[in-house]
Amino acid sequence: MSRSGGRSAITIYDVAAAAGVAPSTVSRAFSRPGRVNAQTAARIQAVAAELGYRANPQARALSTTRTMMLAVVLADVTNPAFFDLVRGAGAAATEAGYTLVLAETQESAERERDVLEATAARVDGIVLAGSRSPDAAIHQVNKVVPVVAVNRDVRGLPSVVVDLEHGARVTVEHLHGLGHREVMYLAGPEASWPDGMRWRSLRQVAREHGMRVRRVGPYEPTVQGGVRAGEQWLDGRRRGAAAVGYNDLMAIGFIRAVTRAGLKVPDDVSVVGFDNTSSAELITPELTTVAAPMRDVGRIAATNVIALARGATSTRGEPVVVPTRLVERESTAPPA
Amino acid sequence: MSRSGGRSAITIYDVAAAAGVAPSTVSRAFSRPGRVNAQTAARIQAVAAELGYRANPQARALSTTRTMMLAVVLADVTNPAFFDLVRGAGAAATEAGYTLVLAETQESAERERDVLEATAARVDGIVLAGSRSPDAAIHQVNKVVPVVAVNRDVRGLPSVVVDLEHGARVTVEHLHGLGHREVMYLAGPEASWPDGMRWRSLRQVAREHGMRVRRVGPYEPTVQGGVRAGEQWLDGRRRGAAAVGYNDLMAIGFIRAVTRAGLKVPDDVSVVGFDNTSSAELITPELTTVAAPMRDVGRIAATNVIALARGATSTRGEPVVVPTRLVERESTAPPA
DNA sequence: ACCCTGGTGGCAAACGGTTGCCATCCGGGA
DNA sequence: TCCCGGATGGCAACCGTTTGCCACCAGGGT
Repeated sequence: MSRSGGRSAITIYDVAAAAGVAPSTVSRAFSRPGRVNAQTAARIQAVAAELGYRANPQARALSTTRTMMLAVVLADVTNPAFFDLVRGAGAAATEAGYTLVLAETQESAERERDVLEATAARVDGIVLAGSRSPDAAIHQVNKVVPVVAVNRDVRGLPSVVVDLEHGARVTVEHLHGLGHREVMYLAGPEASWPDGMRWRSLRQVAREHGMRVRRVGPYEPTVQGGVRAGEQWLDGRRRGAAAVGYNDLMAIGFIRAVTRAGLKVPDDVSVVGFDNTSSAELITPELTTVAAPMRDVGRIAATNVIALARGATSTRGEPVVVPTRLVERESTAPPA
Repeated sequence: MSRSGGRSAITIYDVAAAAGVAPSTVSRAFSRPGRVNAQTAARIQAVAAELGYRANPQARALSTTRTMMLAVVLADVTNPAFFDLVRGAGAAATEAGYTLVLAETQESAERERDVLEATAARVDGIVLAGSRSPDAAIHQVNKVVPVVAVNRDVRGLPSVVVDLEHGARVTVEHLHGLGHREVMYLAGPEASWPDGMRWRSLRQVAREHGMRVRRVGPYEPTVQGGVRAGEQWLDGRRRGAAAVGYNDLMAIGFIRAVTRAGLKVPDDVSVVGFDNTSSAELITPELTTVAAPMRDVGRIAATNVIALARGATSTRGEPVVVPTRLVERESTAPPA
């Protein structure tokens, strides 16, 4: 309640007094341009600037019920796959006058619950990426504040997803074209929507081409997880296989593990990633991977959530699907 | 003002009515345990739970002047050097009951100003990492909300910095020990405090050992920037040099560029990075780099800013200095 | 029997904006 | 001359919590 630590705060009342007008006029001078006489407004602006007035966002939020903040909640801030998503969402938010905040759930459903709990009432909308929560929990949050899901199809919620089917198709066809007849999927987190999606598409397309598919895992969707996948694969390995990772991180870890064991990629085993993160072309061999325009995903998701925050009724047709493409690099080759 | 979109909100008034008590009692039942009779409190809790009551953070903030949010403002969320910083700060924040939000300035002083502007009034404290702003601007922000600087010594502000001098020392001594007599510094952003610090220390220690030092740049502190540094170095190169990057990203870019040009690292040129990011051991050759306990940095910074937010008077002695060490990997070797 | 005290609960005034409604002023048209 | 309406500014209620202060009650000490 008290002006602690000398960190005072100028209010519209101070400005009003200094400018010789009523507080409401000061308020309108800022939030309702045109509603007050141009000269009066100018004088108020001048006085406010001189006093260093800054509107108190909490007070404003209290009476308008909008905080002008947007949250991007994601599983793991260190996962490069999310970088462009964040950038895209940030651009859209800034453009619309919203402040974007990031919160991470550390790949844990429990932390996700806490984070959403702590965030929901503080923002006007949430872009939820890489969720590990059940649909019901997400709907619960959506009752408090609009949610747009990324890479996850939640019934009744708008969402934007990358075209995993197509990603799986080009991956399989690429490997098939190289002569592979067996593909192994390195599975990510079980609660992950794209994991199930990826696996089903992979299996489907592989069958169409008469290829055998296996699935190993689940593993953590990190380099460490990929290393574990690789180590496990090294026991009971079969030559000439091709591995498809849940994401780039896992693919990279897999490569590390098998390389360390003396095998060669792609000569002994082909590896395909997913996400086309910046590390994909840093490593040796450079990683063949599926790319998606995550910046667009972020932009679209943020734009949609802003529309909802502004009162649009959830149009909710189908999820927005953005295209994927295969980036062929060095980690794939014909089987030995 | 209106309950838009059916997203209603239960208030303490609703709870009070349902429980047959006054709103103030409901408030106290939550924020002042012990101040109200245990049985009454229990009844209120029950009613509140049943109604699904959630306190409105804006209203609470308005009357307490605390938002219970902390911001970590950093130059670039995609820079792995910040990952552990964020994790450490997050842990400390959560532990103290604060919600942590992340905001990025995209390495731009202008964006940094906007971000700080938008953030300052919404949080109880700011951990400012990789700032590009002048001291005066930071002090300005500090008038609104406590700021703790990371890797930057701002007069009059608490800060936590990694021991760059020691990092420079071990780097130079390592190279000197390998037989190098010349070191080239790949400079990062000019407005970056650690850049100047690193360079001065490097020069100082190199002189002590009778080594020649050069500085090239500045470049962007990214892989791209490193690539540019490498390309530029390739013209007018001298053999046997050793390059020290502003950070790992630049070092990695440098290696890429010279490798692409047919040179060998470390045979033709030794390279040392800074930060020991996760990519450092992913690339080939694995990168020799200086490591700092960034998680501790984040934890300490957040803890300090929380103390200040709670009213501690800035004790402000010297900056907190955390140790650094050299991680020797494959990118350094005796000169050809 | 009386006063004091500790334990509880309620009243009402903040916190700093926004906004519906009303009063006033002014120029113009009839 | 009178009336009307647009432009402008002020009043006061409201957003949902917190909290200082007071009222009330029961029980214990004297």
